[in-house]
Order: sequence, then C-alpha cells, then structure tokens
Amino acid sequence: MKNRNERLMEIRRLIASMNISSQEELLKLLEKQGYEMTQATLSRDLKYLKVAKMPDDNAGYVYILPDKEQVVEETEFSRRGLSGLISLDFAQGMAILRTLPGHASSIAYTIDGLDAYEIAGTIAGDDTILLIPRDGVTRSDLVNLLKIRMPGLIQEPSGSLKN
Amino acid sequence: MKNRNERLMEIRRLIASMNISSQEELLKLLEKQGYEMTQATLSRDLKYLKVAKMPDDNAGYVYILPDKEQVVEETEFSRRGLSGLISLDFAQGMAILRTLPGHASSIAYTIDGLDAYEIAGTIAGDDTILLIPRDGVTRSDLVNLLKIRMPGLIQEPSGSLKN
DNA sequence: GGATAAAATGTATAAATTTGCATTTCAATT
DNA sequence: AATTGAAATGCAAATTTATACATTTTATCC
Repeated sequence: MKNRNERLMEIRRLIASMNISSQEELLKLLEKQGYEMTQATLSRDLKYLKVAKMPDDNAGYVYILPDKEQVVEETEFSRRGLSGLISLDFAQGMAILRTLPGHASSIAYTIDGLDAYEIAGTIAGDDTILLIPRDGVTRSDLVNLLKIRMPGLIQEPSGSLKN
Repeated sequence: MKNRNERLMEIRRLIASMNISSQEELLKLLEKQGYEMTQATLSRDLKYLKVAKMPDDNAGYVYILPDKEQVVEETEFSRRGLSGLISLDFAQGMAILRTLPGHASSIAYTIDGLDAYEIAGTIAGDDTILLIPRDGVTRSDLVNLLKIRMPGLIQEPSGSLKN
C-alpha cells in the first residue's frame, strides 16, 4: 500500500482548496495529480475521511472537510455558566425574553449564533430581548428550539422533558 | 397543505434529534407527522436548509444541520459591497434587516432620515434592525422604497436578498 | 520464500439524490 | 373577483453515490 495515505491527503487538500461538487469531478482532479482509481474507491475514501457534501450558497453542492462541529455551540454556551434569563413570554407574534440587567445582548448574541431557521432576528436592549420568529413558527417551536440548541437556557419547572 | 415553514422546521427538528441516513427514511418520519410530500421536494428542502450528509462514526451516513460558520458568509459580505446590509427579511409583519456587526444603528439612522411614510419606526441593535412598517404597507412597498430612496443599499442578483 | 489473513480495489449494479419540465398553489395587485 | 408572476411541488429521468462480491495487493506469520 504505497499510495493510499498520500492519496487521502491529496483528497483533503483538494477539497480544502476548491469547490468540488461531485466525485467524478474530484476523480478527474486526482487523475491529473497522477492518482489512478475508480469512483468506488473514492467513495470509500470520502467515507473514511468523513467528508460531507453540503448545499452551497450559490447553487449546487460542495464537499466539506469534517472540522470541529456543531456541538461546539452548545458546549460553549454551557461553559459560560449562563444564563441570566429570567422569563420567556409571547406577545404579538413575538417572543420577549427578560434577562438580568446587562445580560440581554450577550444572550441575544448567542441566540443569533445558532443561526436558527425559526428565528428571523433578535434585538436586544439592556435586560430585554425581542425575538422575531419567522411566520408560522409557534411558541412551542421556539421553546423546543431553545431547549434543543441551548440546553440549560430554559429550566423546566420539574418533570417533563421530551425530545 | 400544511405550512412549508412548519415542515422545514420539523425537518430540522428530526435531524437534530435523531440519526437519519436517507431521504426515504426522513420521508417516512415526516409522513408519520402528517406531512405528505415526495422525495424530490424533500431533496429541495434539505438543499434549502443546507443540510449536509456526512459519514457517521459507526458506519453509514447521517444528515447534519449546518453549523454556523461557513466561510461562505465572508464571501457573501464581499459580494454585498460597502453597505453593511446582509439580508432583508420579513416576519410578523415587520422587516428584519441583518447587518455587519456594529452597522445596524448607522444604517437605521439613515433609514430614519428618509422620513418615509411607509416606515413607522426602526429599532437597531448591534447587527439587526427591526423596521416597523405602517399598517397596510406591503413587503414590496418597503423593498421599493428602499431601492428608490437608498440606491445601493439593496443589490439584487435577481431576488436573492432573502435568508 | 510460501502460506495465510487482512486490507484495498475494481466491476457491476443497486440505491440514493438531484433536476428539467409541466402543473399547481400562493400572494400581490388591480 | 380576476389577473399575473413567483414559488412550490410532483413526476420521471438523469446523475451521483454506495455497496455486494470477486480479485488483487499488502502485511504477518513461520
């Protein structure tokens, strides 16, 4: 086995350095680098490397390397000791979050960082956050979202917790 | 037809809460929740949501939600020029403008300066502006207003100033 | 070196995903 | 209500990706 590791490296390098949207395409690039192989092997290589294929902003799809992942958000948040959130309320189709004085913008910042589909935007004052949900998003959608993506932010009275 | 937004959120919720490895599988889960659709539509939904499919640790593949920092964002920025406006969105009858960090209040200030009838008021945070239209003002009224009165603020590569 | 097991690969095909096109639904405007 | 343009969807076909199975290569013993 003289080429495999080298080849795997090259695959990573190519994916890191350019937008590639199919295995065939990548295969051709590898050929140019002198690697002879079939698409089947490439498929296995990508699986081995945990390369994911994700929709691109422009249109189409690109391969991405598996760097640190989304769990980081939660970890970071939990690491903050949190939370400063006092209450969560709904009115006029929007959510109003009350926080300890001065805590609003940091919490809003973290919520923004979720990049959650459900949330159209947030505006923070000193101790209040106005959270504008997308149309169609219900109160419990939001609560679920916050529970899932920001564990610890919302404390259940005691008892039930699904999901 | 149940709401598309609702469906998109359910998809996110499902992907967040369990390991799903094919669209067919996800499709069945959605059916159980009462969503009727074809796999083609699901494919488009996943693309819209930027859900990626990545090799799993065990074996097989799982869908993962897009984590926040995709380098793409920076590309977006540069493409949008100097204005600092990132996106214009509508929810709950209001417009939510996302801006570069720190740019919100200056842009809001400029918008306020228009003294436009259509705009009842604005509130700016750090990177988000909440724009409250007067009753009866439509989405496209606002877009038109901004295009006319603030040329350059909104650039349209054909209507893609959405999320 | 030869025997043997494990790993890697190719071939052919199955499985999964994306997409062009036609149709329907939705939303804004008159 | 009627009109119109855009968005969403289904269908069917094309494209892309994964994998079962057979074969070859590599590594590991003796």
